[in-house]
Amino acid sequence: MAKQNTVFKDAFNRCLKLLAETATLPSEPELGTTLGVSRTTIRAILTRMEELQLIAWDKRTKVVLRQPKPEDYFPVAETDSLSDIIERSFMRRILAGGAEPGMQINELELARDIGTGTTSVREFLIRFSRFGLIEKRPNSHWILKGFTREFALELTEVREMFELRSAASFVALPPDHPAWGDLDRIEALHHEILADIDNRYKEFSELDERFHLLVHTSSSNRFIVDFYDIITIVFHYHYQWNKANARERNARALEEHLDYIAALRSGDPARVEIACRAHLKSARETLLQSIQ
Amino acid sequence: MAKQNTVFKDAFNRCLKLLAETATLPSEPELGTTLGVSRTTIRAILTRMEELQLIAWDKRTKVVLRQPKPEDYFPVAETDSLSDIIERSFMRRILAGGAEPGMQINELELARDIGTGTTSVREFLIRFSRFGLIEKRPNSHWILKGFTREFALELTEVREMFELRSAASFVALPPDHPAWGDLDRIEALHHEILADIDNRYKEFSELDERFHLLVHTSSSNRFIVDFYDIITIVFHYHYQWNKANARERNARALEEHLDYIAALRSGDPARVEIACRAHLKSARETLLQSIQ
DNA sequence: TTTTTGTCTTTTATCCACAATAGACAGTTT
DNA sequence: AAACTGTCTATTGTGGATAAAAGACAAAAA
Repeated sequence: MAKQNTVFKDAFNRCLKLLAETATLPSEPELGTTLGVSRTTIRAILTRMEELQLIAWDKRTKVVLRQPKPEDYFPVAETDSLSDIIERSFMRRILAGGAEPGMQINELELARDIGTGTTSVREFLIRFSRFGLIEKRPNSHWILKGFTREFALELTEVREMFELRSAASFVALPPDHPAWGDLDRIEALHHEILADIDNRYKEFSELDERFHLLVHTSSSNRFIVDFYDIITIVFHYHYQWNKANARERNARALEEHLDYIAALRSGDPARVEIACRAHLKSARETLLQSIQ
Repeated sequence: MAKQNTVFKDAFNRCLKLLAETATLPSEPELGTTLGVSRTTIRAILTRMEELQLIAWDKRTKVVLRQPKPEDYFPVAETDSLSDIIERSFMRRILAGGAEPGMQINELELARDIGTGTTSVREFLIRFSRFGLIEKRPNSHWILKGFTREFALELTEVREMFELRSAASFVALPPDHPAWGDLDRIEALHHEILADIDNRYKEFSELDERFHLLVHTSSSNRFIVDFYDIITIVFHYHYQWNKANARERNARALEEHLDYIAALRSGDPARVEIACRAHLKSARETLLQSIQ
């Protein structure tokens, strides 16, 4: 097989949800914009919906005939893009058993393991190498540098430099900048989650990412913003395997965020620096604790 | 053709130079270590040398029969790795005419233009994307973000943060650290070039890279060191197309480096910061001048 | 005139094949 | 015993083929 049709399957599933809301579907270009795919894909979706007798389609008229049943959807597993699959598979491998630093990584073996071609694995490794966890020996294998204590320290060192700088420029944003509105919404969510922390503490991870990304974005520096990808992926997988005391850790981090947000609102650079440093320090400690 | 044999050709050329120095070549593993290639490649080289009647080869004995002639060498153009060729070709394209920011980049067109397969171009673009000059739209084209004023400002902002931090940690290196010896050699080269600046000012670019890389390396932070790749490539191509007042600019930069080096030796953090900032400021100005 | 659709072309994502290169192992030489 | 060579296998780098997806353009409809 050449290209996977995950874009089609995923968009088809999302389009099924739209059927519940209206009696007729809009025009092809409009659907394309809504779902974020091209007209070619939209037409493939409409064709399949017609085959499944979900709609009656004739040129501009697309009448909904019946509501979708569970079996109309494609299995969620089939809608993941290949690179996501490779990423998950790879991370499981290096975070799970026996991933010693210095270990060799074999493109062919990885590809066979995941059940995919070598090209995709290779491209993934090239993209992934910017995270500093692996390194290429040309004409030869890749080397796993490992999720070590040094890695975590180097990562947090840069993170702290970047975030302090970003936080300082956040304070200087004009009062009508949209970031302040985003900050309002994020703060509100903090209060909501804290109010029901026992049930909702798992939502912290995503909120944390949203908040810090907002801060980093205000630096208006592509290198700083791009670097946040590394933080995101590290913390994302970190949260998946370090679940000890998650409730308490997250509650404390939420409180720190609120301090930090209040400092940003105060407009006082010194106060921002103190709150930012305090939070970053405890984030670093959490990360370090999970290593070894 | 599948894989290019540039490794073989390049190692063959380098091996020809060894012939001038000895009457007999060493063992295969030893040659491999010297040239940095595997025994397979060494044996291919020896086979060809035998065919060309350059050596008499029988097991361990490899007697030099004659000195290599110019026509024994492979053309230098054939020893460049494919990714180097693609890089040069791409940079010429985006720095030369009509490379407007926002322009689309087409893998297929690039590949046809360079005379190579799409896979190699694609991999190059993925690797290159970490420099922040291009951006991928999945399932669609790449976008050229362009070598703009913003790019230069964002780049230098991060560079300054990283270099100030690195310079501070350089000062703290123990007196027996090898970096001090490297610094001695680099300083000596500065004096040599300055003494004959009219003829040797072109050597600055390479020396500049060596010096700053040494400073960055002392941070012991892979993200800081890796970031220097971006600086390197930007300045490398920058020097190629901005040759106005090169002699004066380089002379001034060399003087600034000497100040900076003296500050590093003084062990005085405040002095280091002043010298480092002064040099980075003028480096930034030089870069900005060359844009538009 | 503006938007939509039908049709067609171009480009990307992915697998596969094959030469170049690396690397492993056993037998041979020093 | 240690190092080297002969031989063989495994892996990487690269071009080519093909389905999926994007997108261009003219004709049709609003």
